[in-house]
Amino acid sequence: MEFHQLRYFVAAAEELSVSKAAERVHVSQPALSRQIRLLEEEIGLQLFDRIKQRIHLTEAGKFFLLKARQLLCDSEMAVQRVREEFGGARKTLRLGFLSPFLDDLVAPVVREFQQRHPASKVSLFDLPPRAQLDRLRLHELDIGILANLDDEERKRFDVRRLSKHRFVVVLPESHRLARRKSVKLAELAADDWVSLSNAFFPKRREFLTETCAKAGFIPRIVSETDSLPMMLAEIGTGGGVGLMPGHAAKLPHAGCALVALTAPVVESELLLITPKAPASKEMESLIALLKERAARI
Amino acid sequence: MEFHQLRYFVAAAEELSVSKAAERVHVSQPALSRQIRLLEEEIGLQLFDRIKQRIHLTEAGKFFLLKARQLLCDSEMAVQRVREEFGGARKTLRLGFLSPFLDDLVAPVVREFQQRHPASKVSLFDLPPRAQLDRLRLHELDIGILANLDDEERKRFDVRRLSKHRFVVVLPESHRLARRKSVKLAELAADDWVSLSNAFFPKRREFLTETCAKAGFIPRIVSETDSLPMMLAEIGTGGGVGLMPGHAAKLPHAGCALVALTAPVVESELLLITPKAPASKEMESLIALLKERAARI
DNA sequence: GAAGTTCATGCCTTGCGGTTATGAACTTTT
DNA sequence: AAAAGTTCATAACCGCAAGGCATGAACTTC
Repeated sequence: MEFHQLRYFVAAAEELSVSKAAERVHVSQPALSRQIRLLEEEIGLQLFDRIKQRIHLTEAGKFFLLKARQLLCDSEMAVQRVREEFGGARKTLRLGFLSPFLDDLVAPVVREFQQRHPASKVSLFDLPPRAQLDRLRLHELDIGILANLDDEERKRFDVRRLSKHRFVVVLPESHRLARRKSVKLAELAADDWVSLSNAFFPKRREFLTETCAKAGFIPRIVSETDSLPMMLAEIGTGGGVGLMPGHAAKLPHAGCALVALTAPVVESELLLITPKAPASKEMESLIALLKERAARI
Repeated sequence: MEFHQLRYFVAAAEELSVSKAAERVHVSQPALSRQIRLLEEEIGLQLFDRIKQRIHLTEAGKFFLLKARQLLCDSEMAVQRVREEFGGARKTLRLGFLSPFLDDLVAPVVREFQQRHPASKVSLFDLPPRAQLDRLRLHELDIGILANLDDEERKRFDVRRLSKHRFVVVLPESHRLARRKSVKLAELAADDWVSLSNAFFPKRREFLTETCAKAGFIPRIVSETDSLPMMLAEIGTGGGVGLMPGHAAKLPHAGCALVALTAPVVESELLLITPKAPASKEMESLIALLKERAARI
C-alpha cells in the first residue's frame, strides 16, 4: 500500500469517476485505474463496483475511504507538526470539518481568510466528529467543526456555537411515509432504525434512543454505520429509517426521502471547537469569519 | 513521503544502526541510508545526527518516530479491519503495549499464545497510552497495556490489573543526589522538573503535581516531553529531574541516574484494557496468559 | 597497526508507475 | 437509429527512482 494509491483512491471515491479523479491528481486515467486495482488486489477486496462503465463504492470501499482519508490527514499533519516544532516553520492552521459544510461554510471562509492573510497557510481535513476530537486533543487540529458533543468533551475544549440545524427523518423512497411533507417521530415507532456508530459519532446512538424515548418509543436499531454517506446508502437500499441533521441533504442520497419532523422539533447545534489555549491573531480572525458566515446560513 | 521510508526510518531509529535496520527490513544498507536521507530532505529536517559513523535520533527525529509508528500502525490496522469486516478474514488480535514491556511480558506471552493457537494471528503495536486508548475506542486495538488511566476512561473500558511498579526518580548523572541509594521526593522541591505531556500520557502532569503536593511542594515543570525515551534524553542532558515508573530502566538512559524513592512510595499499576464487549475464546486465553506472566514479574 | 566495525558515495540494473494509443461498453445527441 | 461523445480497461512502451554491488572513509577493537 502506498500513499499515492490512497490519494488516488480518495479522489476516485469523491469524484465517483476515474477520469475526473485522474485529472484532479494530475495523472493519466489508466495510471489511476491501475493503481486502484493494485490497491484492491493487495487488500483482497473490491473497493469499487464497476457497472456499466461507471464506478460506485462498495461497502468495503466506503469503510476504507474513511481510513484512507485519516491516514492522509495524519501523514500531512505529522510532517507539518515536526516542521513547525523543530524547523521553525510558520504554523499552519489546520481546520477539521464535516463534508456537508465544505461548500457553504468552510470553502468560502477559507478563501476570504487567505485574501486577508496571504502569508498564513490553512489546511483542510474532512473528518468525522470522533476523529476531529481525537486530533484536536493531540494538537493536530486547531479548529474542529462538528455537531454532537458530550459533556466530557465540552469541558476539555473551548466551544462556540455556529448555527442550528433541524433534524429530518430519512426514509427509503418506497416507504409508506416517504411522500409526506412532514411526519411525527412516533409514526416510525415500529420501523427498523439505522444509527451512526458511537465509534465515529460520539453519543449519537444515545441521542437517537433518547429522542425517540421522548416521542414515546424505543427505536429498534438494526444497524450502525460509520458515516453519513454510508447511512444514506443503507437507508436508500431499504435498510431502515434514520434521523439526521438537515444539512445531510447536501450529500448524495439516491433512493432516500428526507422528510421534516413535526411536533418535537429536534435540533442540533453546529459547534466550533478549539483547544483551551490562547488563540493566535490569525486564528481569531478565522474563527470570527466562520461565526459570521455561519450566522448567515 | 512513502510507507517504506517510514518503515526504514522506524527500523533505523529502533536499531540505532543503519546496517542492522537494513538487515531487518531486507534491503541493502545503502538503499536504506538513501531513503532516510530522502525522507529528511522532504521534511526539511535532520532526523538523525550522524556523528562518528554512528546515528542518533535528533529531537525532531524522536518526535517524528512517534508519528511514523502511528501511521504504520494505522495503515496496517485499516487493511486488517476492512478485510475482517468485509472479506470474512479471521479476526487478528491487535495488542497495544508500552515498549518497556515488550521483552519481559508481551513477546514471551505472544510466543506462548501462538503455540497454543497456531491458527490465530496477533499483531503487536508499540504505542503511547493516549494512542492506545484512542485506538481501543475505535476498535482498532483489542487489548491495550498501559499504566495511567483517568476515571473517565475507566468507565468506558474493562480494566484488569496486571502488576504494580514503583516509581523512581530520574536525575542527570551530574546531579547532587545522583549517587544516593534513595531520595525523598521533598529533596527535589527546588529542582527543575520534566513531565510527560498530557497529549500522549493522559493526566500524567496532574499526577506529578499531586504526588509532589503530597510531599509538600509544587514542582516547577520546565518542560514536557512526548514519550519516555524523550524524557530520559531530556533529563540525561541536564534538562531537569523527573518521576517515572521503574520499568523505564529497560529503556536506554545514557546520562541518567535512576534512584529509588523513600518515604512516600509512589506506585503505578500496569493495566490491561479491553473494550466493553464479550471477549472471544482466543482473547480470553491471551488475557489469561498476560495476567499470569505479569504476576510473576 | 591490523582487522573489523559503521555509514556514505558512485555506478549500474531493474521494476514499477507513468504515458500514449486503442478498444469496448454505454449514453447522449441529432 | 446512426453518430458523436462519454467512461473505464487493456496493451505496449518508456523513464526514473529504488535497490544492489563495489568501494571508500571514519572510527573502534583487538
